[in-house]
Amino acid sequence: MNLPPLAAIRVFEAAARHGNFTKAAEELGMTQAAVSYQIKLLEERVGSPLFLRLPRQVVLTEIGARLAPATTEAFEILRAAFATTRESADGILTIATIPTFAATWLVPRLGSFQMENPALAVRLKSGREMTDFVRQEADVGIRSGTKEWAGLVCHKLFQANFTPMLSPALAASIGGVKTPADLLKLPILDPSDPWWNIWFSLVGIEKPALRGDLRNRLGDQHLEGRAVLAGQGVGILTPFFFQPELQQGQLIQPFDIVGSSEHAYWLVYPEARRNVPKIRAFRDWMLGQLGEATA
Amino acid sequence: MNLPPLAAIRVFEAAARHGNFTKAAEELGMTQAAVSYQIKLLEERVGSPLFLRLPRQVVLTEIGARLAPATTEAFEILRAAFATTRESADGILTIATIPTFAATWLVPRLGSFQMENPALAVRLKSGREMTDFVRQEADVGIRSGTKEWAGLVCHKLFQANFTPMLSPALAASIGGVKTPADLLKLPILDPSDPWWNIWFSLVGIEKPALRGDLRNRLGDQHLEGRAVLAGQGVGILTPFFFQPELQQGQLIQPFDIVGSSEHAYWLVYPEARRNVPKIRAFRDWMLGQLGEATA
DNA sequence: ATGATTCATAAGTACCCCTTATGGATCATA
DNA sequence: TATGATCCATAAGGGGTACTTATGAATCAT
Repeated sequence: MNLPPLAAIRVFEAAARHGNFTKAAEELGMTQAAVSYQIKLLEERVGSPLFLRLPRQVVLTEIGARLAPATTEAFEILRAAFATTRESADGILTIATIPTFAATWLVPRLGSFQMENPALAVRLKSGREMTDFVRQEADVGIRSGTKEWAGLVCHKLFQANFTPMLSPALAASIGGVKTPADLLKLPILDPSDPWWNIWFSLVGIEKPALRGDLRNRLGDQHLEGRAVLAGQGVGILTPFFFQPELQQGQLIQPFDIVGSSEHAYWLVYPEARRNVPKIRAFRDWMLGQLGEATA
Repeated sequence: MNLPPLAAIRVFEAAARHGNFTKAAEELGMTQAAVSYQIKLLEERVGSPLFLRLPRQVVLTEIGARLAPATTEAFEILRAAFATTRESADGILTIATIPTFAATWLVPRLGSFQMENPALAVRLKSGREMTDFVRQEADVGIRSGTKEWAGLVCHKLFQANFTPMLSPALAASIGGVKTPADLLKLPILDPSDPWWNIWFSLVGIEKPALRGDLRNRLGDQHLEGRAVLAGQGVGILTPFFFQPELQQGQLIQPFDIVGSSEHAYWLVYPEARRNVPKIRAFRDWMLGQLGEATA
């Protein structure tokens, strides 16, 4: 069963509702001639007249009258579906983010975003894989990398610096950390991390003898940070992620020297959607937050 | 609230149902590229992706999944509506006919048509006004006129002949009708009918002195025929309409001479619908009936 | 490694659909 | 009765959408 042309059905629906071709044309934003044309088309397809042409008015035929309510109902369903879709699509912001960033920076600040955008619901998808906007449902992504990506708008959030950190208790256990070499007395969380060699090289120590279990690979800087906070060892972390803990003294950054990786963290989203309101709102909020923090 | 392009919605519905652009394209009779194009169009209109493009398959996104059932439902409604419409339109034959023809010829024979076309229901609309297929709901019309009409297929049914008729009792009341002049002794139903002058002229009598009340204008040959049958007077009638009564002797046609009007009775229907099955069926049956009657 | 399958994209074209313009018919008003 | 307003039908013509074709990329199977 093939439906008649949908454009014709739509015109018929409006014309039946108004009982007037001219008014239907106005509603649909087209000319009266176009309505007349489409109705005629539909009548030929259906095989019988749908309207009786009375002087200065049109009236549904029996068949037209039977058809009209069904078409109206169908279009109501479509209108409702697409209306709520638009709302829900506009009302839910899905952020695909690196777990560390989510836990240390984003989640604590989401309250502020919600305050500014009470109509927006936020959904987080944190995962290690790089956000692929074609294969995953996400509005914006937070990822790390060395350069920008084609097809995406990329806002550089911060550089992935790193420096050793430890808990005050652990530092006290050896009478405080005065020189980089002091760190070698303490257990190192994840000694396999290449950042260690880079950092020690910066302070003049090549091939440091790191104490610690090579199997300690928590795999995620956020988890490593929790271990450091618990005093389980020294970690090499990105200061940006642990600003509150550093300020409150729960964590110590013994040296100002930071290593600089070529990686940076980025906020990204498809170029085609750069003007979607919820995406603009999130971008503006996020860049604002970073601006305040650095200012 | 403006709906996205309906063509795109239709494609989306099929694609969602199949979960496969290629299959949807087959169902819709178009190429896979066209499906891809329409889905992309719809996604841009909606403002968010509707499918996730996974390797060798597509999967509905959350928004797509919410949209899909509604679209399917809407199209089901439309499909059902137009399917039953087609059936019902095909199943009811509406005949707009002159009352006389309906009463004297058509109705007595409709049983035969029903036997041949058990699936067709017949609806009669008898009225004096000429059938206007634009302003009235009718599939075929029976009308009288002098020539064919533009835009309509016209089958000439018979010429509107006329000749005096009366009941046997009335004829006996004056010892039988032997010559046309005998008729002048009897009351004439509707002496104002112009057919009288024409007929008497044919038999050599100019300006006949007709007895009868000028106000007797029944207006319809069928009603006049009933009055003649009741013996109320002489009528000038079309033999075609009263064949059964003539054969059974309820009515007498005293003279073979018939007047011939330029009017004829026609079966007509819009040219554009000449091949609609129910119309073909009726035309074939009707012409067949007339052929038998004259043969 | 090769072919099959699936979707995306670019280019080009056909034709549908709409607009413009006009006419016919009816109704209202002077 | 004439004149204007309203409403729909129709013809002509152009623009643009929505196809098709062709090709590419990615994945999966053999």
